[in-house]
Amino acid sequence: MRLSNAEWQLMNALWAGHPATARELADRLPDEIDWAYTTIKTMLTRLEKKQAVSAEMRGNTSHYTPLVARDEARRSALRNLIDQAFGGGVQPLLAFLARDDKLSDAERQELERILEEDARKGKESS
Amino acid sequence: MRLSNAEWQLMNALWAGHPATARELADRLPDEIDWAYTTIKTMLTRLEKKQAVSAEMRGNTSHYTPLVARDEARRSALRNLIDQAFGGGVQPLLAFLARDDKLSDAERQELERILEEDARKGKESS
DNA sequence: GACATCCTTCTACGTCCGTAGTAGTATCTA
DNA sequence: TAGATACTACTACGGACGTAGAAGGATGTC
Repeated sequence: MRLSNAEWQLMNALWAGHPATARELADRLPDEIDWAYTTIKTMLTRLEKKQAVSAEMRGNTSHYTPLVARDEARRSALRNLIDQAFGGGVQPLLAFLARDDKLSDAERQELERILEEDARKGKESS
Repeated sequence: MRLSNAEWQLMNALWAGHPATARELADRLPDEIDWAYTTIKTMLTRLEKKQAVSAEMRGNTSHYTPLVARDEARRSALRNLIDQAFGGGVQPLLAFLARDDKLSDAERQELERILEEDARKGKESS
């Protein structure tokens, strides 16, 4: 399940609340995005064909629901990036992240916290 | 600078050693990839137009050199992913990574080590 | 009932991508 | 010197993507 750039925008809007109509999604998209209504419909139709969303007709209006979970989509996008750009290993990505000065102190601390917590949980459940 | 999936493969081969000729790159690509020589040339030409690589003719053979650094490409791919799939913040990605059971203990420890080291360096240099 | 709205489906068109063939030219080799 | 080999430039073609208009049916409103 591969989502294009534009499709991510739309899916993000849909994950934010569903089922939703095309018009609702249009309203919910970030301000910078100003697609024609029919553009959105076209993309939804394509997403339906891809089985990324399902449509249910009520009256004469389609209501859309995601068929892929956000985490699912995230996972596969991340996997793709890792395979492509980081030699397939999580670790090179982590190293890059940590080394890249983009991490603020707060983020670093947050990450350490998450890791710690996660490690504890892992130990308990195994 | 946006690299497509196939272009990543080729750039990875090029970053592994350059300048390199099209034939060298062909040999260097992973085994699963078995593109016609002309396919590789086509892609290199497109990459040249995009200014991702430069070509220098020696004799009648072009020698290619990357114009974008690997880290640069990684950074922008990661940025794109983060914007698209993780709401623009590094932290949601980190949280996802940490929560996703894909991290082995070793990776987690490695990450903690990197973070620590990085934090120390950051303190010194600021 | 006639017009404005809103929704749907169908069609379109330029660009990028994956993939590669063809033709022309240069070079090696028997 | 003729054929094999290697390289280049040009062209192609189907599919995905970004974007959207046109036409037609349903519904609200005066």
